[in-house]
Order: sequence, then structure tokens, then C-alpha cells
Amino acid sequence: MSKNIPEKVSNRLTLYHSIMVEYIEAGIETISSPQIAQRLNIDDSQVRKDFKLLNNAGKCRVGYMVKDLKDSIEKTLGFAKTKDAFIVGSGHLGLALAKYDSFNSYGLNILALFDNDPQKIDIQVNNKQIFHISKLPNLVQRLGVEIAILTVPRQYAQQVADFLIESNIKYIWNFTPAVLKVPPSVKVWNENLMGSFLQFACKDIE
Amino acid sequence: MSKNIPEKVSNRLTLYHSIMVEYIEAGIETISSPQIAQRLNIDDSQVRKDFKLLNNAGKCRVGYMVKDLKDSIEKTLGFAKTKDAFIVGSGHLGLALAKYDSFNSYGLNILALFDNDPQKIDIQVNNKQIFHISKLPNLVQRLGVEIAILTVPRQYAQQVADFLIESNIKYIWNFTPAVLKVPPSVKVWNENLMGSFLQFACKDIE
DNA sequence: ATTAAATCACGAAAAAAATCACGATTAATT
DNA sequence: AATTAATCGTGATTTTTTTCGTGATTTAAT
Repeated sequence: MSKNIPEKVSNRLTLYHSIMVEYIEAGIETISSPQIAQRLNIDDSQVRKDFKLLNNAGKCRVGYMVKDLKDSIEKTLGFAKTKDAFIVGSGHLGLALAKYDSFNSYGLNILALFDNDPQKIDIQVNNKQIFHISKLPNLVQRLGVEIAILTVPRQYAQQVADFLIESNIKYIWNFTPAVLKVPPSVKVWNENLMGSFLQFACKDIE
Repeated sequence: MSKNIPEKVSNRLTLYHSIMVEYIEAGIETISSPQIAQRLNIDDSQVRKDFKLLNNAGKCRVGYMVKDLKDSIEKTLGFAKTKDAFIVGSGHLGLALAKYDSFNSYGLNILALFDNDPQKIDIQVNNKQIFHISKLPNLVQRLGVEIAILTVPRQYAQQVADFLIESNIKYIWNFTPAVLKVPPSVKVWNENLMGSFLQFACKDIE
């Protein structure tokens, strides 16, 4: 069922989504492709092409219904089906992500955090508990969690990843700079903060 | 001078870079395109094409010199030239980024943080001080900082961005979900955590 | 009504990116 | 020395993504 939406498109879709949220808050009910295009500095037919993927027809001379667009985007990107996840590594980044409520509105439900530092165990962060890493395998099984967000220091990344895989985690969202070695049954998404930004910042800073 | 390297390529380059760091630590001096390709689950000719952009020749039957590749990637992505930046918003994400030492090794030098909460002022984070936001315009001018990393809550994003622009900030790395309105002279990079991940996580979770 | 302006839909063209395929080269092996 | 196998380099091909152009539709204005 899930159409294969290219990465670039789904990136744009989340941006459109943010604009929709903003328009809804402002009480505006319709929006046109040139409006969006100008805002994001892209081509307006690009916007319409993207929207066509959503099966959400617009109306000439009026634009699209903001509410409908928002719903379609959510459905298409799968915000709707909630996915549970664990954060592994309760350092600053792990905590920041735990507090990042946007995840929730995007359908990613952080159930708990893990760490190996006894000092951090049992602390509550944004209503989520920090557990000792040794509790993870059991909880993965009991709660059927498939996604782990990895935010440990680089030098432990591979070893923790191995542990996650053993514990039956299927998707690793890797915030560490380590390039993980995993079996084909496990999928890794490398979050690459600097990568794209550097390019952006260096383009004209000389 | 700076060739315009597409985003996708520069993303891969940072991954290659991590692998180089790892190989250097392991004391391995050469690496081949199939090795890298297998590791990242991509095509090996893709790797070679990317390396061609670096003007870094490999040797048949041997591969590429790890050290040379690393240097070329750093030069090409601009790790070399250090860029100063301020973090605006000292919440969890701001603090996490301030502690994220990788930035430094990628040539991004965080000079200070800002917030409007009096409780946070003057705290030191990873040797960087938190200043009251009112001090920003002055410091921008005195230190010639052009880049701001925006990590305030969504509802303040636009208003803070306006303030940054007034203060002469030229590049905004936007970690908030808000889509900022800025004049053409200011460049915004929207960090889109969920965008690409959703695509990844939904592709086969049904 | 008629006209004008804005906007969508959509197919076609262009551009960009990824993949394939294969000859050339080189190190190791026989 | 000849053979083999791994690897690079790169042109050709395919796929994906973006942009362009045109006709249809709708609202607002005359």
C-alpha cells in the first residue's frame, strides 16, 4: 500500500506540514501552491506535483484546503500509525530528544530511555523513565518495540548496536557518528546533522 | 572555488569520513570502493563516482589511501575553514548541541549560547557561556558571527529569527518546526529530523 | 454576461542521480 | 612469465526528480 515516496519529497512534505499547522493556528482555511512555493523558495508546480501524490485535489483560483492537506500529509507519511521507540543513551542529546514533543505529533512515541549510568536510572524525563540498559531486552520483547534511537558516545556505538540487535530491535536511528555494522535484517538510518548543513554554510562562506 | 556538491553527495561524504576515521584508528591504510559500498549498502560505482569529485585517485587492485581520502573530504566539505556560530535557545536541544563536540571537528565552532531565562544566564556549558539574548546583537558585531543555531520553542521561532536578522545574522540553522519568513539576504537551513526518518521507518513498517 | 486574472492539472522536456557494464590496471598466485 | 582475481575509471543506460508549458477551471471585476 505505502507508495514509495522519495526522500526529497517526504522532506518537503514535512515542511508543508509545518506550514499547514501554522495556517490552522492562524485560522486560514485555504492555501495556494504559489504561496507555499514562495515561502520555501521552490517552484510552484513542484508543490502541486507533490500534492498530487497525496490524492488531494485543489481548486482553481482558490487553492487547497489546509485541513485536508494536513491530514493527507499525515496519512501519507504515516504519522497516523504510531510507532513506539526507545532512546538508548540518556546523555544530553537523548534527553533533548525525549523532551522533543514534536516526535509525538509525528507519530513517534518514545516509551522509555536507557543508560548504563546508575546515577541516571529511574529519573523521569518528560514522563518517560530511564532504565538500566540491562532491562532493555525484556522490555523490547514485552512491548514489541522495534525502533531504537541511538545517542550513546561514539566509542560505544557499535557495541550497543550489537546489543540492540541481539535484543531484537529492527530499526536503529543512529545519531552517533559511527557507521554501524549490522545484519541485513536490521535497518539503520544515519542522522547526519553536519552533512547537509556544512554544504549549506560553506556554499558562500569563503 | 567551492564546487557545488549536491546534498545527497555531501551526506554520503560525511559517512565516508566516519569510516575513514574508524579505519585510521584501526591502523588500516587503504580502503576499496566495494568495502565502503557494502558497509553502507550502496553501489560501489557510486562510491567511486563520489570520490572522483574529490580528485583523489585510487589504485587498481588496492583501493584508496584512507588518509588522503579523509583529508580530501575534509577539504571539500569545508571542515578546514572554521566557522563560528551561536546557539540561540538554551533548552535541552541547545545544550545537547553545545556539548556535541563533533561540531568542532567538523569546523563549526560554537562560541556561546543565548536564552531569555534569567536562571540560565552565566551558566557554563562545555566551556561556553550562556548569555542573555539581549547581549546578542553586540556580540554578533564584535565577533563577526554569521551563523545562528535556532533551538527555541516553536512559538517564539519567528520572533527570535526576526531579532537575529536585525542583529545581522546571515545563516540560520533552524531546529524548530517553524517555517521561517526571512528576507532573501538571509539563508535558512531547516533541520528536518522527522522528515527523512519517517520515510525510512514507514517504508516497511505496515 | 463577458472578460480578466489566478490557479490547478497534467503531460512533456530537461536535468540530475544512480546503476550498470566493461575495458584497463595491478597485485597475488601458480 | 602467465594467469587470475580484485579493483579502478568511465561511458552508456536507466531511473528519478525538477522544471516548463499549455489548456481547463474558477473567482472576481467590468
